[in-house]
Amino acid sequence: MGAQQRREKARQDARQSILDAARDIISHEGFAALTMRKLAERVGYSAASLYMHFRNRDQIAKEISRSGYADLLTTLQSASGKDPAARFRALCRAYVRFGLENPQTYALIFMEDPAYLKAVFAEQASDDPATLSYNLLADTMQDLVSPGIRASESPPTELAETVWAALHGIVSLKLTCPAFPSAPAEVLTKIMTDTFLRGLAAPRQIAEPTRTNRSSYRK
Amino acid sequence: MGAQQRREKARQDARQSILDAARDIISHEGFAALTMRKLAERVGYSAASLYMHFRNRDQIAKEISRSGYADLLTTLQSASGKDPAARFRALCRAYVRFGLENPQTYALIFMEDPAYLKAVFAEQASDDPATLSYNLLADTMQDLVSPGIRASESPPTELAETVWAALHGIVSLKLTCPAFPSAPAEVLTKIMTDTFLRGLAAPRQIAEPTRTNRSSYRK
DNA sequence: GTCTATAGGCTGATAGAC
DNA sequence: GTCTATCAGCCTATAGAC
Repeated sequence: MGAQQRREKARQDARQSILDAARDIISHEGFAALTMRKLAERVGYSAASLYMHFRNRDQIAKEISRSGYADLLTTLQSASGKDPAARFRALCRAYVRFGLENPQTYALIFMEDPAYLKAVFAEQASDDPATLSYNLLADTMQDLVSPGIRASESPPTELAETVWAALHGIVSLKLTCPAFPSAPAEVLTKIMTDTFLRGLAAPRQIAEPTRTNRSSYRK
Repeated sequence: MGAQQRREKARQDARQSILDAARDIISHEGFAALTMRKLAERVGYSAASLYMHFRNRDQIAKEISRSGYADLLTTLQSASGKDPAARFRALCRAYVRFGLENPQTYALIFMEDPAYLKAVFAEQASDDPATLSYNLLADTMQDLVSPGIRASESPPTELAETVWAALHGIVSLKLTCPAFPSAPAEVLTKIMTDTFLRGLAAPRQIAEPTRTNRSSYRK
């Protein structure tokens, strides 16, 4: 390893340790508690030195957002089921559990400045964790309504967005006000998924199940 | 009117003008923009004088929260329908519209410090606007499942909380990130209510529709 | 690259003159 | 009751020494 590479590695290590400390602060005390002073103290640098590694606080927040989204994707990918309905339930459960178990990360991604969410979505064309997470749900909705098992007059993309919004409502309401929905999040989630699944049941069977391109509803 | 009453009225007027200015700032620039200095400048006082009328900034925020909740109640009360299903749809539409038309007020009540929501709920026993708003929805859910038209294994209170959470998800997601759910809020709301209503349809008719006490699920 | 020191801003809240 | 002046604290970000 040449001197240049060694220097580059040291740089990356410093960067990583700053990000780790930032993630730690955010996940324990929330995004508002992430100040350059506190971050510097935690990582053993002076506040000024952080600016050698990141342009500003916002850039740090965006990197944390990105990794938070990657974590969400990992969680969602681990949710499986043998049929579309079971997959749907598993996905919803996994989403809500992720939000409740990583409240500060969830809040940073979905309840702070929309720029943090946008930064993740807009970056790449289609293989960023945000789009992949969404597609996981959208594909499941597509599977749910296409094989003639269930049907809806709404396109699967809109169904997916509606479900996402409902799940977000359960998580975010619980996070900002643990007292109000007195029922546990798991109960709300189960009612939501059960009722939704039954609501998607076709009044009449679909004659010819049409199969459209997958993962392409959202560009 | 005696001198004492005149003094009291002047005091109330000052209080009111401060609250009006605070509401104005919050609804145009958000809660974070409500600083004592800005508020004082807007209302024509010095910052120090505000503390003669309110203990601190938090007390002002709580009063604004309370009036915001009263506004929400008024909006929800204006939503009517000839049958429970129509009332349910109207309520959901009204809720979402209120959130989108009063974004900063909505954010203050439901997306800031839970203390602001709690302050409204906890104050009185049962005739505060928060409880009344909730009961409006809970009663409708009760009507929806009790007359044998629709049924669910879940108690109406839990159904109401689930619906509230889903509506909150639509509003809050739209407020923090207008871009993500690409479908308009109205579309998401319609899908939500339609699917939910169909999901509540009883697989089999209820033999004896039982009528329980109303507005008493939430104490 | 990392430091100290500091500029320059903001905040809520209070003491004391009038 | 209302003011001015100010305390005490926080913040991001930068200049310049080492």
